[in-house]
Amino acid sequence: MPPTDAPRGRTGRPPVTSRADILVAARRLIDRDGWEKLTVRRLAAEMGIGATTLYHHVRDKEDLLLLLLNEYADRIPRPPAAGEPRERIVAGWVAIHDTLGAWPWAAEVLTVDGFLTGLGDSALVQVEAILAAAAEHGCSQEEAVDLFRNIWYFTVGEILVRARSGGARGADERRDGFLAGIDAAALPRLAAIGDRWPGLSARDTYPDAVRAFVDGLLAQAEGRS
Amino acid sequence: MPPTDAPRGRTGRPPVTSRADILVAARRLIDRDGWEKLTVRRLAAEMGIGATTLYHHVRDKEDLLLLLLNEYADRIPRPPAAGEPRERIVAGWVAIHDTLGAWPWAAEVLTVDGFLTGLGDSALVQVEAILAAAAEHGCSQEEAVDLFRNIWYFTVGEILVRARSGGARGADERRDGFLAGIDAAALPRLAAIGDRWPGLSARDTYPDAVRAFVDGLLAQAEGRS
DNA sequence: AGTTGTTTTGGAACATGTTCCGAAAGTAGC
DNA sequence: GCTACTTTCGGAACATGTTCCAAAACAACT
Repeated sequence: MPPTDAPRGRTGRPPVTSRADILVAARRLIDRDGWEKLTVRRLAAEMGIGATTLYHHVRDKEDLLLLLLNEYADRIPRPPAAGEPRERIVAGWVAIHDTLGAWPWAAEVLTVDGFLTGLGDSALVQVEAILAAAAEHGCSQEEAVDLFRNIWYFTVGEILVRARSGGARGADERRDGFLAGIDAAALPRLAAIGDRWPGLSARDTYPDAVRAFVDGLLAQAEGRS
Repeated sequence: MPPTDAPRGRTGRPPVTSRADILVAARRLIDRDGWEKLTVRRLAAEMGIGATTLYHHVRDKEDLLLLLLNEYADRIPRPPAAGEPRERIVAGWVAIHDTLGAWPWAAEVLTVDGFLTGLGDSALVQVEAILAAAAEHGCSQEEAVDLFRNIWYFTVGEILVRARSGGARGADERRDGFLAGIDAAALPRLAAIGDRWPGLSARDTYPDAVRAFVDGLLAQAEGRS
């Protein structure tokens, strides 16, 4: 792995590319051909270099996506420092959710090990804002971290599940008859819902849910003190 | 895809295996060598058949894992029908969470398209119990589905993120210095937490979090009516 | 027995991410 | 110019899930 900076009197074979070049090319490829086309070999071909050369500048593909995500993270609107803490928390999460949801490829890296430790400053600002708001509301450090973690889990799950819920082909491709095969005697509630389930599940209720979660967690924290 | 049942006067080349055989072999392979060793070729070799033959009995690997999951779902303790609805909801989710968390390979299929429609009856019983408890508490059908969906997202996210948080190697492999590189002036809360973050994140707070989420969602539903 | 039709099998092939390791392309010292 | 050292490059190779399609193995019918 070549050093990020460029020391003067260097020795050895000169690099043909850099991490920055790779990120630019990856971004261009995504914008032009779609993010599914971002493969290691295609990216290397786009740059006119060998595929394995990429691995001398980037740990692996997950790392590449994480670096891309950090660049995009600048687009998340800067969280306001004023206002009621509870509302700031909700607004911060909605902003994070909307931004992540807009990049389908983000779903690939949300669960990587040490995700938070791989974030850059512009992304950590969002974390900081939520932690600060929680503290301002009276949460202890521990409670603030728990609040962040739990809503992070929720957000990740929401994005991942929805990202894989195929839009065009419909959800009933795997096994048709979600309503047909149900035993109405043993499972009355599910049978009653029947084919309304896909429609109900397709609605976006994230903001309401986050508010409910925040309310519940803050109430729990208050009850403990 | 050969029919699941075995009609008598059949024609054509006789199958060398069946979906049931495959599931048995897969289970044996997982128990013996670990779930990471469950690959299509290895499973086929274990059964003494060609790798591609498997695809005539199972749609794909995700489908195979989903079928396995349905078999294991029988082990989730049957939810009690009595007791306070709120407590039944929490207990139901904790049971689901603990069961799924015990099978690392379950994480691979939690987000597949149409996950719920691929579940068998023994798994749907758990869903039914939660919906029934929510209704008993006064939720409308819509609110009950939302409650289930949202806590499902949370549960999926929790399991996925934790499943990939490498236990042995530690979380600081990707980029060490979670505390070192932080700008204490711009990110005071994060800097204050510093290296306490991994320890705080490692704690299992799922039951408390689910209770908080349930409380928040039920309160929101009551506020609407 | 031979032909026809039907169903299943499985080897070859493909695209993917990734690792290995020998070769290339520089600088430093002589 | 020559050698030694250092750093990067990139083709070959591997394991993975998956698709294609020609052949195999059976039943039914003549």
